[in-house]
Amino acid sequence: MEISQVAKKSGVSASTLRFYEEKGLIKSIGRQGIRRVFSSNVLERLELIALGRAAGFSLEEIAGILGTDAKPDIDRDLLLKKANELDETIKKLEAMRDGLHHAAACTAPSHLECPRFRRLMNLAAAGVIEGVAANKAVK
Amino acid sequence: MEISQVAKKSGVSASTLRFYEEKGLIKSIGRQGIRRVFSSNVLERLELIALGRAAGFSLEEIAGILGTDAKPDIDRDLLLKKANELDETIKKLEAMRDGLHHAAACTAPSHLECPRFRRLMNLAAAGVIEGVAANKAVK
DNA sequence: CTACAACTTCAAGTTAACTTTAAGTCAAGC
DNA sequence: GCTTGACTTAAAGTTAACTTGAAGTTGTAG
Repeated sequence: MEISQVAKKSGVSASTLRFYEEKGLIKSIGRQGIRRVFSSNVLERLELIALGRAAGFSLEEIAGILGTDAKPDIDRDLLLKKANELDETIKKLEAMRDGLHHAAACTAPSHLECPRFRRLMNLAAAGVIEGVAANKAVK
Repeated sequence: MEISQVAKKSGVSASTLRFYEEKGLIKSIGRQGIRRVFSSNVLERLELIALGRAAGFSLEEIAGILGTDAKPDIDRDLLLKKANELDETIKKLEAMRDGLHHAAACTAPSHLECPRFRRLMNLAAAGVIEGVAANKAVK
């Protein structure tokens, strides 16, 4: 397949595909003239990359996990570790969500006078709740 | 208070405080010679900023929400909107976490042969699950 | 055979939220 | 009166994950 075919089928832009190749995340199986040729396996690989990104892995981490081989053997311990990290994140986000919900409903004249809102503020200031790039569009 | 006092009490570095001032997120009440002087109100303001960051707002959004006045009146609808966005994010992360847990426990010879893992992969590739900057250190 | 769309490389630009560096100011202690 | 350390500004650097631009190449349709 040509790069535009891969782009169309995967939803990943051609420039990103070149970028991923440069980073060692994917490989082309050769060239026809100057043009890259990809095997359809790359589509599966791209799905794995998307999965990793969605799970919060950086591209570098993904490169490490997937390795160079065609049949990636994904480390189960790593998956578990990431699942647990996600769980931590989820708990913090739930606390934040609940705090926001309360703050929105709270009848205190000012949020600054609402004890619950203040508690939330303090948690955030103390760095207990980690920042989250919420709703970052994936396009 | 001098900038180093604020830095110490808030845990926000002096360079970040100057940066925040430049962005209009905080204000100094004047100067003693060339040095900034802050009122202790800035500590509360910084906590609000931390809260906003933790909830996933950008600095620009926070600047808009907090406004210029001393007593910020936070838009309840906006809080609710953000709470709902967080809820969406949480749901996606839960799906991802469960998928990872399953993948870690799954006995299929390769993840690529596990139907559940494949379903997860497809979701991720389809952009259903948004990327999350998980465990981004806040320090 | 020629035009052209689609590819190529390499470098530079983008965004957010800061941090770092260089060069200078200034109050206080010795 | 001089050194020191904490401050100041302005500009440049950082990181991730791409995108964009410029300049060149090529398979193919007409």
